[in-house]
Amino acid sequence: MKHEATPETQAPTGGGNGRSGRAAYDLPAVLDIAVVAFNDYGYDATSMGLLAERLGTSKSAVYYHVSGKEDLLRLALERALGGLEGILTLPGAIEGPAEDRLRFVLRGAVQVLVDDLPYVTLLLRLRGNTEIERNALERRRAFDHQVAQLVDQARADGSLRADVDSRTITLLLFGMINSIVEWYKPGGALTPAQLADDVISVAFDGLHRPTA
Amino acid sequence: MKHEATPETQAPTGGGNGRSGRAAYDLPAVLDIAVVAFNDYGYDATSMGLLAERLGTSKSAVYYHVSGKEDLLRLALERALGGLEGILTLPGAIEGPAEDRLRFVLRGAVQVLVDDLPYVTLLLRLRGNTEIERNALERRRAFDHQVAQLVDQARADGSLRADVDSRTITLLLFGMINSIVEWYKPGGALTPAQLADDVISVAFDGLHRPTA
DNA sequence: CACTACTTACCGATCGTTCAGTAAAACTAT
DNA sequence: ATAGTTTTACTGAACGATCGGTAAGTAGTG
Repeated sequence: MKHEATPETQAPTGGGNGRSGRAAYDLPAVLDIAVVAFNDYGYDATSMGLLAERLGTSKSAVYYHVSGKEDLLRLALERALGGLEGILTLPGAIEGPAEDRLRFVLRGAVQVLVDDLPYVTLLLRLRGNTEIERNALERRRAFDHQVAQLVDQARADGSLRADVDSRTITLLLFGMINSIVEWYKPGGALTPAQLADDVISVAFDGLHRPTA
Repeated sequence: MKHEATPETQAPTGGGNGRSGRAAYDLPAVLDIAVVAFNDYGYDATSMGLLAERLGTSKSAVYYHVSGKEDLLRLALERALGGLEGILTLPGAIEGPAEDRLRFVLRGAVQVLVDDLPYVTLLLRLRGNTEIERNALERRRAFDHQVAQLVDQARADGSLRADVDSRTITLLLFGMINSIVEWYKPGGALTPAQLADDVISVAFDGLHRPTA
């Protein structure tokens, strides 16, 4: 029989602990390691043995904290999606002119993307092989759709250009923003706030000089 | 329960072929099937058995035409990289003002991307697990670097805005263009030429109305 | 006959996962 | 305080499945 009782989130003991009896790591710790590894090698190419190795323990020890490989994926995707979906519930995304709300959501997306970089990276690289992945892709599409509606409203207000298809604009916009996970390295000269400013600026005003 | 295999494949030899003894497919045919499958499931998650199934034959039969799984990857990446690198050798990429050359290269990139969609898609999703992948990533970085230099020159000419870091601009630009492989479906209402126009237009002029 | 294009059968390696056993910490009763 | 019990966190070995790849044999063709 399998214990469905998930062990309480016990903080890993800070000091040196004995060989056994007390946790050297917990589920969140495993998750952090797993997400990084999934991004490094891809989900399928990452073995549970590698995760155990990176945690400095055995494969079966990992299974004491985690119910399986897919469960790690599910938890990671939940965190990424929760962060993104949370943006749309904030006042800045609900009140005010459509263009302002669009700017707010895009800025928020960049923020979440940077804050939970490895988690969102994992989400953006899904292929939809399993039911879990397809479910996450569905939620991601729903988020994209909400932003697409903001684009439509801003266009209807006359804030945005109408000579390019609305769907194309939205997809290119997301392509630009989502690509951040492929190259942004936190801790560098480019701060998250500055990055968000740059993204908004380039997206709305383009590459040309501001005063053409 | 698996996905439907495509039983009938085009015979490369013009002569009539029997049930056996004559070629039912050749290396390019296997490559086409393989690249699509690699994109569907990811390279690691795609088994040689699945490729055989989609070709309507056995695993060993595939190995008669192909030296191995990695070889398929290598050939596919060669095609994608060759197409992209070819753009930079054309006159439009060498002669004229920097901004015009940048526009030419970006338009060409969109064209190659659409023409060899599955091949470029595969390239853009690499993780660098093996030596072959790392080699391809290196060549892709070299291409990106050449385009980045065009951006720098256009900035120096005063054609492009200088208030956003040059590297950031280049990466966001590629993010936008490369994202096309994730959503563009050939044969739809949006033609490759129109797509290229839209990309160039959005990239240079932004989301705002042309006459702000 | 030789050659091409396969076939069936199989190999060793690796995968995710499970299981029985165990040492130490935590809890309980005395 | 101490003995006994339970719980926690693990170890090491093994499981069945699947992987990429191979060996050997063979039907059809020139």
